[in-house]
Amino acid sequence: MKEKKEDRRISRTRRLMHEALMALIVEKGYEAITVQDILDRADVGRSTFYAHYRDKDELLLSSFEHLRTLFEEQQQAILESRRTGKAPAVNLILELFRHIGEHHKLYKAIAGKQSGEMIVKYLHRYLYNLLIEPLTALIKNRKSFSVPIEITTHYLVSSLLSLMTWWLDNNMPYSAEKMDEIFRVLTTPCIEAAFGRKVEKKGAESLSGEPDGSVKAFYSHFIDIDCCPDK
Amino acid sequence: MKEKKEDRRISRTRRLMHEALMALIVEKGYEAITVQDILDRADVGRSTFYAHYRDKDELLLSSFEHLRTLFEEQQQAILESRRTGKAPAVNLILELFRHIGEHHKLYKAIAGKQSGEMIVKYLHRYLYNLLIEPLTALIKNRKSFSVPIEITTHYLVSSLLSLMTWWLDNNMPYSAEKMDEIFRVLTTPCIEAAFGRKVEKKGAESLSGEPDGSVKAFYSHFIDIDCCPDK
DNA sequence: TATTTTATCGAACACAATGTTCCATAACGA
DNA sequence: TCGTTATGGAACATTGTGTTCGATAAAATA
Repeated sequence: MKEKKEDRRISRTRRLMHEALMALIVEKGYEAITVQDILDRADVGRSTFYAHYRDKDELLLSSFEHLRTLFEEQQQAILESRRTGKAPAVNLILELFRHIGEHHKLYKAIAGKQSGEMIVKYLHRYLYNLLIEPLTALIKNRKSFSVPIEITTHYLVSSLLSLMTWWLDNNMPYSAEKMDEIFRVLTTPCIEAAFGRKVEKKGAESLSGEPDGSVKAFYSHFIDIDCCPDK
Repeated sequence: MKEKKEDRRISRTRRLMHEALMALIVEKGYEAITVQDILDRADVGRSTFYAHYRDKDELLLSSFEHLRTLFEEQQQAILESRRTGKAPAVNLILELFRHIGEHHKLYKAIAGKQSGEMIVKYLHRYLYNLLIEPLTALIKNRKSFSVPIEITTHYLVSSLLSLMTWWLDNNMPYSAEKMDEIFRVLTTPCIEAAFGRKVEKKGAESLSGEPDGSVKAFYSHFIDIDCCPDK
């Protein structure tokens, strides 16, 4: 399972090209960038670029996957420390907002208005696969669901992404915690509406009274989701 | 205010180019189309194309705006007949799904790829401006709102668009009426959650009991929205 | 109908960007 | 040190874009 040592030149070239791409996206937007721009900025030869990536898109995708790996490793570490120590429960959505906030310059370049739809679609698939399983498990405790599970999941992911892009495009006027709360407020009652009520009745407090009760109950389903179960 | 008579040749050329673009989008997708393709299909000269449109995008946008005009005229007619006659209330969301369903071939081609991104952004702005006013009016009857109005509107529009693209991408497995209902089920409780409760209490039935009661009450705010108030 | 106006055609053109090929060279790992 | 290989750089074919211009055909107008 050990990674082979990579030739210094390869990692150096890749790093230079990634850095060049990110800087250029911030400067002039992804669409306006030409391969030549990247070559000039990174100071690498034309043939070298095509030896590594088929085109501009593949370079961007590769940059993004690096971020994803970073996030997954962080989450794995947190989950690990939760199992052994006494760390608090992991809130995947909050961690996502935090992660994006930490790398907001890159994400703004990657997922904001300036970049293509490509990455957002990638993220959509990623989050969809992340949520479809726990959500499917969730409906098993429900009496009835009026909206098909695929639509609800698609809907939830789109909602999350729309909040994320809004957050980035508007220069993050709220904290990650606040955005997490907003997401919770906006989506939790939808899950309730889409999936029906719980089979086991826990009392009236989850159906009426302060909304916090039911909100928390529903939101707890987003807690401790393993973001990379295949590892 | 009368429109000047347009040279027959102009309208003919434009019509040919629009038809060619639409046919080509259905065939091979917008991204893959070159200006030359359009010229060949429409059988017009290269210089003629650039005499009318700056580029491919402008032609697509012009085509799309034709669809929008069609929709708005339909809606105006319906609203008119509602004022004079005894037509039922107008449901904007439902009408939107119907309109898209009617032109699903075009919308599906348009909403899938990167070109779709341009149109989807256009649609987003359009719907945002359509909804921001009635939603702002709505919160005036509310005691408190925990989520800023801009976020909620952005969220709602994204939700609607995500349902629309899902519908198209999955070959419209449900009727427009069903999609309208799904949208209602998914979003109505969110508005409630985001905007807080009504100032005037209408009784307990809006807070507990069958969800249909409050859902209907909230959803009624989407009824009879004039989609083109500037006319 | 005769005249004027103008939209179109078609070819040629400059230009920008892509992606490939080849080979000498420099940097790398062992 | 030595074999390996990533890189540099230039040349090249290719594709698509957007412009120009004069001849022509088709429209509007008188």
